[in-house]
Amino acid sequence: MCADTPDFARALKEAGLRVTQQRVTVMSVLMDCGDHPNADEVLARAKGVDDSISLATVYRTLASLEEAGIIRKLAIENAPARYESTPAAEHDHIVDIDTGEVIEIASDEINLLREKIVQQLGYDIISQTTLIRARKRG
Amino acid sequence: MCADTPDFARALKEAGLRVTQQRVTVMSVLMDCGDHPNADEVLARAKGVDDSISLATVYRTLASLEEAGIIRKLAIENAPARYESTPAAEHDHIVDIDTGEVIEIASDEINLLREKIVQQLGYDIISQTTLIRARKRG
DNA sequence: TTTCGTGCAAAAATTTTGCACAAGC
DNA sequence: GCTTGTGCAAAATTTTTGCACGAAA
Repeated sequence: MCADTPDFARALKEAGLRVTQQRVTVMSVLMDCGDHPNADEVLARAKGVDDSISLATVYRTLASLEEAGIIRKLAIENAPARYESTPAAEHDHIVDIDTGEVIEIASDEINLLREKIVQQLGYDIISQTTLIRARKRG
Repeated sequence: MCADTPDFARALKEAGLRVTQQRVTVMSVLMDCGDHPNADEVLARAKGVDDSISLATVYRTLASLEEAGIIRKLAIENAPARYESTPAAEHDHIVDIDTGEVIEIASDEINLLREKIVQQLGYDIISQTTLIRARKRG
């Protein structure tokens, strides 16, 4: 599911970004196929790899990677933004309102439907995010 | 499209909230069927009705009304949260990335589809929001 | 009259930025 | 060597909170 030999340096170069240790570190944290960390959590994990990295750099790196389309930012109600590596297949997110856990769900059909509607309105989709706040049954 | 004789006091009582001038003012601003103002904008409009209202009260009122399900909060990337009166029919939002304008689109089919998927995962939907960042074509 | 809401100002939380230095190309 | 990125600390932005007073029930 994860790329087994991820070449972060190459991805950065292709995006026209300078290859720095900090950017590679942040990428490795986010590409590590797990959850959807916020900036603080990215910093904490990055510090595990490179203790000298700063929060300012994390924010700047997240912004650059987002702009390059390498990662995605999820705006969440009443909580700091979370980040994920840009998924190959589009998906939506369930936020468990009790645990805060974020679960991904596939949404191919949904997105096709939506794309059609948006196109009809004369818009081109740049990005889209669905957040479903939900509670586990029973 | 808008309720023609909105009884904000009644809605507040039914939600178990005390009826204050400030809450009625904020409700009237948000029920006024227009766009999706952020807290600052709500304050500015509310001041048109009652100049003494404060930003702190606006935030507290927005939080109460949201908790009561009367209004909804939209978390937006790289921008302050926006608010809307809870819609009768669920809809998604397009954010025009050039103008910041927010456009509503119907999403009944989409939501049915999504609800089915979420149910299958053992969750009940509390609320859902879709934000589509898009750019006007041509 | 008792409880709850409000305004103000101060604080918290998250994110951004100026500047001097370090690192990439 | 020139350009860009980084760390630090300070600032900007958005949102929350303590407290004394005022309004609602």
